[in-house]
Amino acid sequence: MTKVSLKVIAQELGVSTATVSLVLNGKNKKGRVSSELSKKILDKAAELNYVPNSLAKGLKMGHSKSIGLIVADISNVFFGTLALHIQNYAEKEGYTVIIGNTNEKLDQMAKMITFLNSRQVDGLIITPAEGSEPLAQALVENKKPLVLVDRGFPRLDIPSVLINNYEICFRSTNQLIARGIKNPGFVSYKQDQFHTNERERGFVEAVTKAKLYDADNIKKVSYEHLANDMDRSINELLNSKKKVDAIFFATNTISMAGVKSLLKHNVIIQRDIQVMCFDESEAIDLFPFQVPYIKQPIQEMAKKALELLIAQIEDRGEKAPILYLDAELIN
Amino acid sequence: MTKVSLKVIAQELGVSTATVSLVLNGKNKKGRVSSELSKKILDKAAELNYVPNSLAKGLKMGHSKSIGLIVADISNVFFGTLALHIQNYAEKEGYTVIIGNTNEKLDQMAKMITFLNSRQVDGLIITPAEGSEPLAQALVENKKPLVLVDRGFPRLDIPSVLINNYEICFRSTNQLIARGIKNPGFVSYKQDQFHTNERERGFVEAVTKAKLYDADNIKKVSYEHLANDMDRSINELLNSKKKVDAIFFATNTISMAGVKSLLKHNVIIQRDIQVMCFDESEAIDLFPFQVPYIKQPIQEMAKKALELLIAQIEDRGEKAPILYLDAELIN
DNA sequence: TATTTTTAATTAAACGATTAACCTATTAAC
DNA sequence: GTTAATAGGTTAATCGTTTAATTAAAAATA
Repeated sequence: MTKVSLKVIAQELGVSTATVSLVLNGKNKKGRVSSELSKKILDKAAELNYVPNSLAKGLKMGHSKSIGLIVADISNVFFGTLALHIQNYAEKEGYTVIIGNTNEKLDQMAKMITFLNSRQVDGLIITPAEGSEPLAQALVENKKPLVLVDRGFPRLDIPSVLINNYEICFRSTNQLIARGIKNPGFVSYKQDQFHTNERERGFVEAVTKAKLYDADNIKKVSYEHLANDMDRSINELLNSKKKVDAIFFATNTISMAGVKSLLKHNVIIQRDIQVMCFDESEAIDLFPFQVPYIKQPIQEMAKKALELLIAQIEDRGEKAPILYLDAELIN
Repeated sequence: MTKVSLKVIAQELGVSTATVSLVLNGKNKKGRVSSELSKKILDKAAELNYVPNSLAKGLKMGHSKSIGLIVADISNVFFGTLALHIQNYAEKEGYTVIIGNTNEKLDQMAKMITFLNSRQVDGLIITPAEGSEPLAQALVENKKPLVLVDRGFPRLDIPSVLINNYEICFRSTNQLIARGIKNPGFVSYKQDQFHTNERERGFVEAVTKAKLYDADNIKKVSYEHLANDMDRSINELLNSKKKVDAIFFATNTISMAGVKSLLKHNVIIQRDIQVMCFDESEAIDLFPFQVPYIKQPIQEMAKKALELLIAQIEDRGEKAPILYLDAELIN
């Protein structure tokens, strides 16, 4: 089965490739190609099962109709879901999505950007790794369409789709407080990223206002040694002079590791310790008790991110904004 | 910032693009390009931050160095993990992975294949949807490198990476029996796919051998109405004249839905009902009791699938086999 | 010295698709 | 009857790379 190109169709019909191209792209308007010939070309293309070569098309047209999506880890259900929705919307717009993982590593992110650029993606949607401002900045300077999701660099004024991290964490902490807890703890990643910083700020401001702030109750864990660090943190929170009675987990992976560790410590969740989790999860769903969690509007985030990106790619003039979508507290 | 192509480098240095290409591809061996000029070219390429255009390269070379991965649903953690590992291995081999979802729909799968073909992927790794034998067959006839994972069509003799579904389910069922259960149930998808059929066969043969077979204890649920169908099935299994004392769930999604439904019915798992699940999951991990589950060697599957695919892509020699990897029963 | 070999580059075609510019009959307009 | 407009195509350049074929000078060999 030889490759079927425009040329093959043209030769079989004894016409030029230009004519075939015109017809197959629907540009055979007024005074271009006769309707008989059009039909013959269409039929022949169908008969030979012609599939356009998008490498050639992309090369000629100067765009690949593909976008790069760089996430931390595609096996994480949050990013998997984000990817699914982005792909669905992208397909509707005629774009392919190429996914890359950073594993939260700066050099991996740099590699992925170069890689995707070599594949001529028309734009990028990225959940940036810690310390990647310069990479993002360089992209912007090179006029590469870019949208940040989940995390942003507000100082840099890059089009982004984020959530109201501060606000929702402030409110969620207040709910814990309203329920009477006296000594809440907070566990987050040992990293300097805007979104987790904002979550922490929401927590801190709420507990400070309620005069429940205790710096020792804020624990940091590393991404690479999550389980170990979590066990240590939980141990400290449970065994300090003033035992905590609630813990706020700042991300979905932290939430899972945290709950797992609490169970390992024979804690009865929601009786001994109240918890607040980030993102929904099958696991939380299965608990015999209600666990409040913060639900991000993933599908909406996917949609908006793609909209902002395509607006840049197809250059609709106006500058894309930084969007803050509302997360929801679910009980 | 103008696009940096070979031509730009060539012009800046006053040489031909051929020379630049040769050097940048490391083909400047004996009697090709002088080492001084080589160095100048390399330096200039670095200075201008040259990134090759892989559309042009792919067009010229006749391969895109990319592969298509078509899974049922990238937001499912099983497929997400598979994708992650495939991407990691692919990157090492210099291949990009483009992921598509079928949502278990035949027409979606067909669309994805056409789509990926237009992007000139060099090969495909697919978890085929129900009834997609003809699609797979067509691919093989068109000499498109193809590897099936997770599910296969053994009659069609297509290179595949599967697991020993029959055997592991036979053994796992026997373990349940050895623990004294008397009336086991089985829940699977309402579909005719080799892998789930094999799982069912393993279960059925084991219970038949132990004279515990009861056709009414085998329930089928649909992919689209999983939660509802599951509730109905669990209800039937719990309320039949002879109540079941164990349930074998045939896939990971079914396992989660099944456990969820059991909890909803106020069943105490492992006391009232023994369960057997497919695939590990964060949720199962969090139970206060041990739930046995069948663990698939996902990373190994990813590795083998890529090996089989690349073997086909890069060497038209020996035929790739159908591999059956061993799943493991974890208690 | 004449010839061959080696070194170091260039030329030009090709991959498949797009499209501005061009060409040639007809037909319409004045 | 001359000019203009329209219909229905074709030509040829181009996108960025690769590479076989070629060239030309320098070095080695006879």
